[in-house]
Amino acid sequence: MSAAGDVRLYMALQKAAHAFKKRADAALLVAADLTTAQSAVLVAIYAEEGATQRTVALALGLNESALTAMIRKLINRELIVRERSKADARAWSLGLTESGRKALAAVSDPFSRINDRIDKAMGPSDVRELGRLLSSLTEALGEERA
Amino acid sequence: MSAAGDVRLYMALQKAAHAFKKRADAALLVAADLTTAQSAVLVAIYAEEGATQRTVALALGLNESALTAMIRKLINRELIVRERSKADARAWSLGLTESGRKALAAVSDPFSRINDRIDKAMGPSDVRELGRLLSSLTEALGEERA
DNA sequence: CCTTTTTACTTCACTAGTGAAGTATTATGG
DNA sequence: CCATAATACTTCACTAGTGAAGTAAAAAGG
Repeated sequence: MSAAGDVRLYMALQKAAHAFKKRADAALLVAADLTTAQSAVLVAIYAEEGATQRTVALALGLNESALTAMIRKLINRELIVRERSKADARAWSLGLTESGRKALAAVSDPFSRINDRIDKAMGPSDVRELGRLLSSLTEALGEERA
Repeated sequence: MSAAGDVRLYMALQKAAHAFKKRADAALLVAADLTTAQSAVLVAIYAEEGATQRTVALALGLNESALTAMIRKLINRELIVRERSKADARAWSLGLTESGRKALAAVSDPFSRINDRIDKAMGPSDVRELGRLLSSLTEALGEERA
C-alpha cells in the first residue's frame, strides 16, 4: 500500500507544473496569442543561433516528432521560417520572423507578472532554491539507466 | 528580450516534470501496464473514501472533462467501478476493483526505484526541500487572481 | 411549492506530447 | 569507392489534457 507514499514527490511535481502551465497559458493567450509550448519553441530558437528541430527538441526535452507538428503550426502562423541547412540537407535551419520576435517580446510581461506573484508568496530565496533543485532533479533523471 | 529570463523557472519546472513523467511512464508500463496518469487516478480513489469524479479532479488539479475520459478507460479495463452516489444522483461513487488494487500495488516498486535514484543523485534532504517548495509553489499558483 | 441557480457530469473540437516505423541524407570502415 | 550504419526529419495511432456548451439533478429563495 505504499504506492501513495512513493508517488508523493512525483505528484507534487506534476501538480505544480500543471498549475503553472494552466496559469501561464491563460495569461499568454491574452497577451501574445501563444501557448506556453509555442513560446518555449520560440525562446529556444531565439536562444540558439542556427537551431535545428533536433537541437530545439534536445533543449526542451522533447522528441523530434513533437517538433514536426509544432514547427508546422508556427510556420503557418508566420512566426518562424525554415530553410534547409547548408551544412546538412537533412536538417532544417530555423529562425524567427519579425512577427515571431514581436510575439516573443510580448511573452515577457505576463511571465513577470506570474513570477512576481510567486516571489511574493514564496520569497525570492526559496524561488532561487527551487530553480536549483529542479535543475538538479532534471539532471538526475536525464542520465542513462542505472 | 527578457523573455528568456522571465521564462526560466517555468522551463525548469516543465522540463523536470516532463522528464520524470517520461521515466515513470516507461517504468510503469513494464511493471503495472499503467500510465502515470492512470496511476494517479487510482491513488486518488484509493486515498479518498467515497471519491467522486469531482473530488478526484480537485485532488489532481484537473478539470472534470479530463476525468470523464480517464474514468471510462479505467472502467473498461476493469480497474475501477462506479455507481450512482446514494446521496446525490448526479455524482458517481468510485471504487477500486480487485484488479485495480493489484495494479496499484505494482506501482510502488518502480516508483521507489526512481526515487532511490533521485535520492542518490540529490541527497534526501534536498529531495524533502524540493517537495516542500513544490507544494508551496502549487499553493502560490492556486489562489484567486490578484 | 416552484422558479432560478448551482452543481456533477458529458461531449466536442482542439493542443501537445509519446513511440514505432519509414524516408532521405550523411558518415564510416573495410 | 561503396555497403552499412547513423542521423534528421516525417507520419501514424495513441494518451492526456483544455475550455465551452449542454443535460439532469439538487439547493436556495421568494
